[in-house]
Amino acid sequence: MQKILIVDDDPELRETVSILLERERFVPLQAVDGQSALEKAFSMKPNLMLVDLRLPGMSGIEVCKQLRANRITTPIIILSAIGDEVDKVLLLEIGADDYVVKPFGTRELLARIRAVLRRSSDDGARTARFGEVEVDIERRTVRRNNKEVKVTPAEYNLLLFFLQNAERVLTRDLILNSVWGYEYYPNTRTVDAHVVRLRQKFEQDPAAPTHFVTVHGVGYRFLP
Amino acid sequence: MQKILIVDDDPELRETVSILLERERFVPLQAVDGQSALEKAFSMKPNLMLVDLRLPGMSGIEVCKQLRANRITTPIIILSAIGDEVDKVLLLEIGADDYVVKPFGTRELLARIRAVLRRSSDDGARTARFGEVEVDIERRTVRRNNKEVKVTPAEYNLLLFFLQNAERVLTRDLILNSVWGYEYYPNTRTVDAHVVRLRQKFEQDPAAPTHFVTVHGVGYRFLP
DNA sequence: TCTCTCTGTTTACAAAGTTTTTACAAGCCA
DNA sequence: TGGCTTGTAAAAACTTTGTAAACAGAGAGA
Repeated sequence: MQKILIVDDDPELRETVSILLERERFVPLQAVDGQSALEKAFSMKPNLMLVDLRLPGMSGIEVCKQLRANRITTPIIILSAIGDEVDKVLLLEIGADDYVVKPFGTRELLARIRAVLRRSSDDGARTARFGEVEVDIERRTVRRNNKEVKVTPAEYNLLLFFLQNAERVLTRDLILNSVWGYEYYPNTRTVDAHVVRLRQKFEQDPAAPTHFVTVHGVGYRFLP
Repeated sequence: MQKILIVDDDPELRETVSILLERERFVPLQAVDGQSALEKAFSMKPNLMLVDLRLPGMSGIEVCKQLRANRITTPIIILSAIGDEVDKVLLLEIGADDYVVKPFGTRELLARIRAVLRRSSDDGARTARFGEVEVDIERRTVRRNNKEVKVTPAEYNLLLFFLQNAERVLTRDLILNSVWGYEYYPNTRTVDAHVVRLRQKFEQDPAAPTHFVTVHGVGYRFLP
């Protein structure tokens, strides 16, 4: 059962689209503005989001950026009004998957929703594996030997970053930068502490790691 | 159609190089400073960048770092003025692919551009080779007969410096200067000790070296 | 509001790893 | 041969990393 979050300040549009989606056996969720959209994206984990470009307060673009910055990969379709200058390249850059110009037809919207869902579901990139560990990227869950392991947000983000950059040697600075967003943050052992915890949770022998490997004097490297 | 982004504060240089590139069927793009260089690197996705070392505001080195931190792997050739102290190892570390000293000849610039493009189109993995040894600069790993060999930071830096200065006779002072950054450091056997270790790791017969060769009374020379 | 709980960060010290120096043997060259 | 340079193992000095535990902060629930 696929959840679709509609983010738009116009109640009439939300209602219309909701009814349409319900008829097609989707579960419609609604958010009025960017802030609540982000919250619902986190808490309800929709399978897809329809986001208005012009929102009161935070713009649709800002919403996308925030989501992607938090490594939420839910597919997004941007809804733009007919007069809006839409920069396709920009939209793709910020992580939107498609866009529809209002007013749109029922048929068109559904076609695009299905296309995006199809693309994102058979992507294969939904789950990642290494050793006896399986990461469900969509659901933000991790299993080891088919038993779910609890990971904290920071651990999960770090794990994902390692997965996305397998084999490469990653300096602490780069990791801090990419996972925490810290510009410049010298003399901290934060990364080390989290690596220790990933090892404790996912290494056969945490004292002799084979996946989260230290590169002395440089940083860490993840090997699947 | 290959796009090349020229980043330099000198309009005349930009124009000259642009015309040159156009004549060679490249598409020249221009940026005046680091900030706009980053923006254009993102939005226009050039195939190669020529970046001035001395830029107003953000330096060329900073530009490289920023790009690499954002996982932009566009090859970069650094343009340095004749008086600039250029630390080749540093340049490679921060992800530059080559450098040219101004004023440069047309022929030289084009040769280097083509060389870098060829290398980067190969497989994206910038690797150097000698004998049975392969150095993957991006991943910062060294393999010998396809088996990974662990190298310490000092060893790796020294190795990179040798690779960058193949054939040349290098005095200990020059090596200490370039690899360690020591200004003046008399009476030390540090370099020798590290050369010994490079030989032990990468020479067929460490006692009769063919790659890391002693030049008695002067220093060392690396032969691929 | 207060307290509890859960996370994340920092600290501190031990352990592991790296670099430099040392010391002496061996090599080179006039 | 003699005097210097180089090779090299091993000791010493130093740096980086592992890790438990203290600390801090946010959010949930009373």
